[in-house]
Amino acid sequence: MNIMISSEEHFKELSRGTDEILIEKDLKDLLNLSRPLRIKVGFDPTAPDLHFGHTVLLNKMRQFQDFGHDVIFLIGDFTALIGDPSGRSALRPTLSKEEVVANATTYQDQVFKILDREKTIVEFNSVWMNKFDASDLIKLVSKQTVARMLERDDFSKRYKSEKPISIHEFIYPMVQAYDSVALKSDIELGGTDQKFNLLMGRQLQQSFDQEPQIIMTLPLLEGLDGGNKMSKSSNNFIGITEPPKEMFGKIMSISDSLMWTYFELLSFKSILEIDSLKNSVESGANPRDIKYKLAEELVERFHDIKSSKIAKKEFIDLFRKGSIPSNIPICRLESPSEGIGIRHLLKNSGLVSSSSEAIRMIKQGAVKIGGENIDDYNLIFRPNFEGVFQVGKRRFKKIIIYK
RNA sequence: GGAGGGGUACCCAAGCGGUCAACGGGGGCAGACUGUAAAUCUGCUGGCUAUGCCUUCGUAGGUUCGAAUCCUACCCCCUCCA
Repeated sequence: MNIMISSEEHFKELSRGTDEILIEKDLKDLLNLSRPLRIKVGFDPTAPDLHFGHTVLLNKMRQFQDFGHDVIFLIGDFTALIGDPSGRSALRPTLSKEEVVANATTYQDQVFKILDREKTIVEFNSVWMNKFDASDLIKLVSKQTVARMLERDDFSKRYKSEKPISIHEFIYPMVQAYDSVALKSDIELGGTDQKFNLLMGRQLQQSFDQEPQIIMTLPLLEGLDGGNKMSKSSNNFIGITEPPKEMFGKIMSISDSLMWTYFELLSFKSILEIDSLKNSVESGANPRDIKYKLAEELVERFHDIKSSKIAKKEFIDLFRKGSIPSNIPICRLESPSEGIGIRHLLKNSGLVSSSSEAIRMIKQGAVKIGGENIDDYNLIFRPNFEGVFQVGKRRFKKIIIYK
């Protein structure tokens, strides 16, 4: 426990960047107890690749750890068999046991890039849920009503738009809520889309004569497209294990307005620093240069300072000076001596997904060889040809043709 | 169990016998403009051994010179009544 800090300061730091805290006063009271609190955060082992969106939550967990609290990383391996319908407008396919186990392992490897491994309590909700028999489950779900369930935004939307809602989906929030009972959690963290589930935990704890947990919601990080929340399925994410170059490029591609959100939710810079960056842009600084700072900080965090510098340099070379990147993947293609057509060449090298697409790209002037635009989609390349092919702005491949 | 509505490309959504590889919107991709941003404008957005051929409108059959469009059976979804 960090005893050097007043509980008021303590509260202020913890509430930074949160969307909502229910109930603030109760949290202050809890912090006054000066005992380590039990912080529950549940994760679905469905997406083994963590992305920046997850780190908003992980950073907050880390902060709790640094204040000496007990952070419980709960893997919802049982609930994953149901599939969380949160925020979805469609039923989610369920996962097999094997998939869940494999995903959970990968997950843990990644979260400790942020969390303190020593201080993290890892739990699996199958531990208690597998002991449930049918009558336990019925008792559990009897504590909630259909009407209440249908208040949940995604359920009500689906209901209104005549989309199916399976009964087992109602069980998900119930089990998640029961996890709070099983863990006797003091606080549960989650994204804003989890509010309903988190509240249900409070309610269920009360019916089990426990003190209801505080709930703390954190904003959902918008994805690269600037509209939807960052998620693997929308393909608008930056993975924390992505190579420095990719990561840097992706960060640079976010819009100027989104950049400030990223600063607030992902950067460890103080609010004051961020404000001064904002001021500098308002007084004429190129937002691009400020975005560099964001990209540098984040690449450094998930890789190291050296990779971050290199990534930046390559970025500048590639896009400002228009040169081609280093480390272009090399692709060797076999060809008969009469040669290979460009459509096949592009398709087989993976630069495009079909020969029809190859034709489209060529027609649109998106294909370059060694920097030269080409417009003939009947070009033939013979063995021993070697060249750098580019499709669009970012797809490069050095292709070597052999016989 | 009964009645009605519906399943069209990545998503939404037209089409209801031929000119449909399928209107329109969204998304995505590409080009222009830029700061690889945003906004805007333009084009593309099934596949292939490619001026032609093949597959696609829930599934399987059928009628027809010809079906996403008509018929039959089946599967799935939704609503209302029970």
